Amino acid sequence: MAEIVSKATIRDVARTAGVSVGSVSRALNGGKNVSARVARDVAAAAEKLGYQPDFLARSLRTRTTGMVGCLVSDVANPLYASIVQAAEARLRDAGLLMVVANTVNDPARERAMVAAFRSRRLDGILVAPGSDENDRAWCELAAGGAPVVILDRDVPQDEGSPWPAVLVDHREGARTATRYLIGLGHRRIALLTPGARMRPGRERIAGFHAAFAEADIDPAGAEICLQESSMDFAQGDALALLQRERRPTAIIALGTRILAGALRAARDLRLSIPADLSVIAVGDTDLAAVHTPAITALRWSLEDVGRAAAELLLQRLKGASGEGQSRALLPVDLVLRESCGPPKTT
Amino acid sequence: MAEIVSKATIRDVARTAGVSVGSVSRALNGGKNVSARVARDVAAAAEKLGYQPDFLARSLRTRTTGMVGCLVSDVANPLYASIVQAAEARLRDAGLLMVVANTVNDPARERAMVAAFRSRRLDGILVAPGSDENDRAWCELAAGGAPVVILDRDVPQDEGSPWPAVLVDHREGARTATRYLIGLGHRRIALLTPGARMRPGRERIAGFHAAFAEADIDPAGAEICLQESSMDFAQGDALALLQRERRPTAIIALGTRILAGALRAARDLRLSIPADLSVIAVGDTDLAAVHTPAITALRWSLEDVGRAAAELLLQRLKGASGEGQSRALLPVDLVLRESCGPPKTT
DNA sequence: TTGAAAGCGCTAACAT
DNA sequence: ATGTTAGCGCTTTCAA
Repeated sequence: MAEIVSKATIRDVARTAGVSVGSVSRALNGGKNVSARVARDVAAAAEKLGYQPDFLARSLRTRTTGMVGCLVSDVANPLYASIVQAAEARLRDAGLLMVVANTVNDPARERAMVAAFRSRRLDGILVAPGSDENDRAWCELAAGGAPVVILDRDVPQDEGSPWPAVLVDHREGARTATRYLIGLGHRRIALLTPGARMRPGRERIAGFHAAFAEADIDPAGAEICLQESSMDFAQGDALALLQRERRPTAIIALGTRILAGALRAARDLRLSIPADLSVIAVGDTDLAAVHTPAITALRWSLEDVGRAAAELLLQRLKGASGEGQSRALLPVDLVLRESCGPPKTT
Repeated sequence: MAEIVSKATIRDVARTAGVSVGSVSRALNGGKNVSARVARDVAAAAEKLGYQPDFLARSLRTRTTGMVGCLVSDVANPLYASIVQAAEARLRDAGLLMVVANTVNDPARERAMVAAFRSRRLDGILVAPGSDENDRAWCELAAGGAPVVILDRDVPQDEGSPWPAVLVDHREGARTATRYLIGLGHRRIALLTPGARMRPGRERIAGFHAAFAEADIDPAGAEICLQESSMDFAQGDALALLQRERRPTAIIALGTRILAGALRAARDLRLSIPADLSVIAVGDTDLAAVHTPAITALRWSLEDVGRAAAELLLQRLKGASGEGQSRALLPVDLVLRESCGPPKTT
């Protein structure tokens, strides 16, 4: 029987329990100022009618929706997926639903989604802006609205009080990796990363240079290949790089796509890893861990990023909008595997 | 200046435009029965006040939220992430937001989330139940509620009218892969897949057996290793499998985790691919494509799954709840690469 | 075509 | 401790 499930309202419950709607509301929510008898009767009536409160109506009154928005360029990107997943887990534990939207790095879409979130009155927003320049625009949009937590991006200091953010210490990570390669004897090292438009890229480049500087080494061999987007880095680019006369003896490559391009290029050129070429992955993906030989990688916990971001947001939602820890800086570790060795003595 | 952005209501717009709220509503929504003058004045007033309608209030009246829920075991699983991403893209184009939730294969959580979706009055649900047995339970929950589209799962035929679903032809895919290996001369083939609790696993097993049957070959060598979950398949399991006396000469392995375990085991045992062991990946992940040697893989379009599911749901939401194409069956292709060859003649 | 008014289901302030 | 009531901001009859 496809019987239409009766959408029992709070009034039905009140009638069945023989009390007023106010009492039902109190009994079901606060539990404050409710006699045992009423509590029992209301619970029984609600159970009997299969009553489920209507969040919409409640939201209209309380001005809170119990939903937070999450805005990233692409949830299918492994570097975001785990963040989203971890954040959702923490938020759900707090009874909140998560709305996700992909911006595909389109600033217009980004603003449109923030506006949509606002219109839907979402309680808060987790966002990784597609470019740091776009911040100003959507910051205005978000201002006066729900609390915002930034995911691993730099944002303009808003009058000395920075937005809450969860940051990853890419600079220190890149420095550690570079230092390690220099220690092995490498002098011509290539850093393959998406452009410096966003914080992670900028920080990595800074760390990369810092390692050269602190070793007092001529940074002429510090090769930085910027990619507009990780999607653009084809095998061909890596091939060209590795076929240069004085080719890099080591490569630091981001993520899955770029790393994949580099590894394929090395294979095509019959460069043995690590004998002919040392490789460090930025981001510890399945690919890095399973490749033969296994790729030494910079690792940070995506779960921690998501969890910390959710935590920061929850804190803000709990009313502690003033103080409390407002930024988190997460560490990056170098996971040593089999893809690095001293450069070939020529 | 952190000036509080005035939350202009429809009444403010009405006052500013010098018309009634009803007229504003009509002017902004239907456009029906609205004089040019009123339309102009209302538009001007709305613009001036930066009016943004409150979806919550509207939802309370119209009983539609403009949001759909998406329920999968884990958005961070590459096999789901792209589905979610593609579905979100299609839904957003239709002006809908997507709420995601991870069930982590917990039936209780699954039911709880469906209830939450219902309570929130989401317009529709995209769901990949964690187990086919659980269907009944949440089907009841969902009944009388919003339209549901199933993602690659079998569901009990509800009185002859099946739930709308997007299915992938895993059976034919597995059969093609197995047939290919048999054609190369393999007789002892292992299929590594999560258990038969869900449709994909069941279908693959059926296709696997079908290939043996149609070749009229003793299926004694058809080894099926069921895993509770892809998470559980450690390298150790694969090692044990490959160290048996009459070990399989070919392996068909699912996804990233299981495939990774198999590849590592092969590496540890110094088994060369494809000389000593042929490997086929189920699901064309980055790992399969970039591995050396590149892994022959069964591929289906995750984007198509997500897009088709969204399309099916939109169709239902547009009121065509009665007829129309209610199920889609998507093809699986075998992408030939370098990981398969004839078995070693012993 | 337009305005007035009645709710959607709930919470919270107020009165008892 | 409990009942009554006034909205939250919007859509949508129903009159005019």
